Amino acid sequence: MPSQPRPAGSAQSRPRPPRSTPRPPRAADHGGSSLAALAALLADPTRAAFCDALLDGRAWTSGELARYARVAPSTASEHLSRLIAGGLLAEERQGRHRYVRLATPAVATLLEDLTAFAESGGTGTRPPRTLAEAGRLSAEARARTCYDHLAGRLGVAVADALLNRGLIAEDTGLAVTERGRAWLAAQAIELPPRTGRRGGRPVVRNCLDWTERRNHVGGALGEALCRTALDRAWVERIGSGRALRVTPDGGRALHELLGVDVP
Amino acid sequence: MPSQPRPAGSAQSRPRPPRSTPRPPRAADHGGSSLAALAALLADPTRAAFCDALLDGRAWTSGELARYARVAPSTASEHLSRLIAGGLLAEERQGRHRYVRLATPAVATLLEDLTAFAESGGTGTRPPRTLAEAGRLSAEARARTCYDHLAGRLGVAVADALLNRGLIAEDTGLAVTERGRAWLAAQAIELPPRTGRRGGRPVVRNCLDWTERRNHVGGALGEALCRTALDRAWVERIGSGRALRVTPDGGRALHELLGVDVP
DNA sequence: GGCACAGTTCGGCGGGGGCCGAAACGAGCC
DNA sequence: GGCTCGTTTCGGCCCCCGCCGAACTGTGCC
Repeated sequence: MPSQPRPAGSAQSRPRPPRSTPRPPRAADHGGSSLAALAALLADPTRAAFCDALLDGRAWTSGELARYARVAPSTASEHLSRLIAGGLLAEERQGRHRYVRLATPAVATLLEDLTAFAESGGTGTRPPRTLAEAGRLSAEARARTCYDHLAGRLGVAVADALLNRGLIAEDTGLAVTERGRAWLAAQAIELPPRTGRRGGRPVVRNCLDWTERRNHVGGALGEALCRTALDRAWVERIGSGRALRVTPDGGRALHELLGVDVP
Repeated sequence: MPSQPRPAGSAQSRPRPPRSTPRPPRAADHGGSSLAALAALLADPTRAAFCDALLDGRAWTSGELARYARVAPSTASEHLSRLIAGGLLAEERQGRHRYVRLATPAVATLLEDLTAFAESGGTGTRPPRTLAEAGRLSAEARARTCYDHLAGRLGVAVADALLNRGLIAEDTGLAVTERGRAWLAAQAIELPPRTGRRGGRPVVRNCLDWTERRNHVGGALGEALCRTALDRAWVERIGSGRALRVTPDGGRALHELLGVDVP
């Protein structure tokens, strides 16, 4: 029977701080309320699964996403409307189809950052949980796209090669070197215009890989490299997911140009 | 699209067994479920307000955060436990106080990215909603900290000055130039060790400003500049928020060193 | 026109979770 | 020891929201 439990009324004569406001202005709305609204969009497993699927950079229909996430079409429709209203997705109607894709590369960056933190920052390693997941992982772990750039072991290997050959440098910040610019020109790989200016898309961007726990190259450079690899058939997509396969031609090209030997 | 393992909501001639799969394998758990778990932590207005407060880079007690967000101490305690379990916050107990702070700079970066997107990416401009908010904004709009670097008009002005003087460059990626390195050495401003290496903190980082809609300088360089400014009393904190005041000495120093005239 | 199919709207259901107050715990202080 | 006060745990309330099926709209195809 320890201490007397707080003589109810007595206590001190504290004027009972704004205890009023029984229910109305709940949220102090100090700051971060718009953060909460954005996070709420991603806090639902189904909506998160949609975003994950759309991280392949392509446009999906409402029905495809519904089947992917195993929910009724009506449910998917409502989720998509919310994601679009929140500015995360953009839609394009064609006939009786509703195609959706990530609204901007900035959304993809945001999702990648969040995913990378969630996968690695939380508790450290997280092995695959189901057999199907393990199988899918092994394919995606080798090579995959990460919205519009290369990831997986291939992405990391390319990033390492670029660094080791002095085509990009990170001593004082991540940037394309003079040699790198010449190399890009020699390969006829060109960066999209209007990048690097204040507010524009960064040219080189570290993107933490959730399988390799290493950085690969994103940004405009990552996009240009991935686009080139697909255009020149160095890699091709496997099925409808994000996994990639390196073609024989691609293996040769990567070896000759960057010294990358695909495992 | 080959066979759907479990045709959840497809055919319409379902025999109506008491709702097969009453509730079991709801989530496809394809991908993004860990993303959802992370986002759920930030999806609550109260937890978001906590994070917003902690973005000043300092440690707050549980009670302080409860009063800030206008919730009962018990509620705050539960929220903090969840945020800590999720790896977003770190705690330090001192006597009967529980101090919490953002777990790592990476968390701050994540929060800043999300906030910037939420404030500007959503619908474009968003004027202050309340009178108190407007007043607070005017102070913070001039100069404030953004976790560990400078933001607001001051932050943007410093970033512009660094660019215009060729101390940093972004032609091929954001990086400190040779001149910039010399300038930093001349001012006896030193970057923390172990930055810039793969996986480490980036040296220079664009951070979109939600008041100016312009980029300011984050990363290790932003942290070093902000620390220097506080150490040498060029700026000082106003009250307990994130707002800063430029001291007379600071005004002179900023003008001489960078040509920045504080408005 | 009629059918098939993609998507949407609506009503209703059920569970999760945020909130609070009451009580317990424990550190500091006299 | 006894008190204060910051924090935590627990029980209970209630609202929010994700889910579905059914009905509806509108497109494309015969």
